[in-house]
Amino acid sequence: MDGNAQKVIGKETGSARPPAHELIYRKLREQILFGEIAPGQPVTIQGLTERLEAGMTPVREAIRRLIAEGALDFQGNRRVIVPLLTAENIAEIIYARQWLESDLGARATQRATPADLADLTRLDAALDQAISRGDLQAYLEYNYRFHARIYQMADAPILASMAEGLWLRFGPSLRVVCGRLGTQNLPDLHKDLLAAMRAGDAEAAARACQQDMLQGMEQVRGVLTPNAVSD
Amino acid sequence: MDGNAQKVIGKETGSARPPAHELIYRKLREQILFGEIAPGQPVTIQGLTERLEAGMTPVREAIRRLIAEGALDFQGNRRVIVPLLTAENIAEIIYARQWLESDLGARATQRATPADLADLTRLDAALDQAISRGDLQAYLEYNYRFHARIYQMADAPILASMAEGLWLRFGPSLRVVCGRLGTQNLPDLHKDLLAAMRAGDAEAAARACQQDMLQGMEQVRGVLTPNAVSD
DNA sequence: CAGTCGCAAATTTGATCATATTCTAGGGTC
DNA sequence: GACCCTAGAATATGATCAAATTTGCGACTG
Repeated sequence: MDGNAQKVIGKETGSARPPAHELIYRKLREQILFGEIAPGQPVTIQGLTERLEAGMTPVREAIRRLIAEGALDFQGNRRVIVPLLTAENIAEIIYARQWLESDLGARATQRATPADLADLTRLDAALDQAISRGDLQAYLEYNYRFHARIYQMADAPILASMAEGLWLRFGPSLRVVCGRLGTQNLPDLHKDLLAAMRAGDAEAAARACQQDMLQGMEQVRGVLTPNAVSD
Repeated sequence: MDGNAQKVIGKETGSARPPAHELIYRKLREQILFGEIAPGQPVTIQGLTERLEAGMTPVREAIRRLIAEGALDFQGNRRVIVPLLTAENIAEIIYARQWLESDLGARATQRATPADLADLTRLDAALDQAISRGDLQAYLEYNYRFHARIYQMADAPILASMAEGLWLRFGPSLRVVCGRLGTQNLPDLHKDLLAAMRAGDAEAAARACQQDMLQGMEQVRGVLTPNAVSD
């Protein structure tokens, strides 16, 4: 297991070659996560093969994987769409994220290295810039990467995968919400969170994570809840 | 666009024939869940194609799906195994199941119909019989089906999928633990849970779910934790 | 006479298989 | 002990089959 003193590399064409289905998965995942594919929109295999210029098998595997993660929904007879969130779904996600985010935030704080904090600070600065220039796409991306970095720091693979799975579920709707509300009144409790992390206060970090999550999810709930549906 | 009011089904010959990859998935999932495939054991595609007498593509899709759910582990270089739980993994699962099981148990209690309670009572009786006759395989199966039925009653698809995903992670190890400890001193708090459900006491049901889960997971932790490792 | 409903053909899409290619691993040789 | 060679397994492609949705045509009804 540890005998990687020297690895024989005959050809240095590229020592790290991710498989095709992995690349397709990542690309499709990002397109779902950042709202390039809208909720309710059907996802077809043959459409993806032409769109991503890939073979059929890797596309199938990527779709199957995303269905298992909840990012796509298998509509009974062979039809696959990006799921639409109901009010009940949102309540479930909020409940789950309350526990997940607070624990992951606390664990990340306890394990944070200076390099971790520097990364988070950099991501948060990029996020602020995206907000100030009204770049929705960049905002969504940096916001996700900020939180994903925290999950990575927490060193809890199972909890992290659960949290990332939830992101895949509400990501598309988040795009819809932000597209409707604009980027002006986006809550940014990341400053509090970063301060708590720098101070090593795990409890305060957990509270900040929870509050940040709650504010975001309440906005989603407000827009998607059928109180005043127009179309 | 929205004219899908009723769906005309001409023939009910097979009502709904599940695709092959779905069948393979279910079969492989059960084999993992009930410990027919031990943790650490490699899972090969070609081995599955012969073992389950299926094509290569459906097997690939089923494996990919189970990897996404955490039931299988992709070992970097094309190797797939049933994952071994570490002590940290177990701690994460316990934390997640504490709030998942209690909430699902409470929701199930609030929504329980007489038919639901009859099903649970029947499953619990079958479970008792399996214990008394020392049938490990049947115990694992009925225990899972008992809890899965509760998840179904809770009417919370996202939380339920998270809970089922955790079952896939500790299922194989549960088999190992029970195989080593026997079925004598298995905790059975299902009676308390059923009583609380019949009384409509959601809070008591939540506590019972949590306690039942904790006792089971502590046994897993006790056996798998490397305090006194023999082999 | 026009509009609508229903049946059926056609197209689109998903599922499966056989096969070629590539990469990893293990054993043999220098 | 290190390097190469072979074998086996996984990855990826394209073709083919089956199913479902859509659409177009015709008949019936108001």
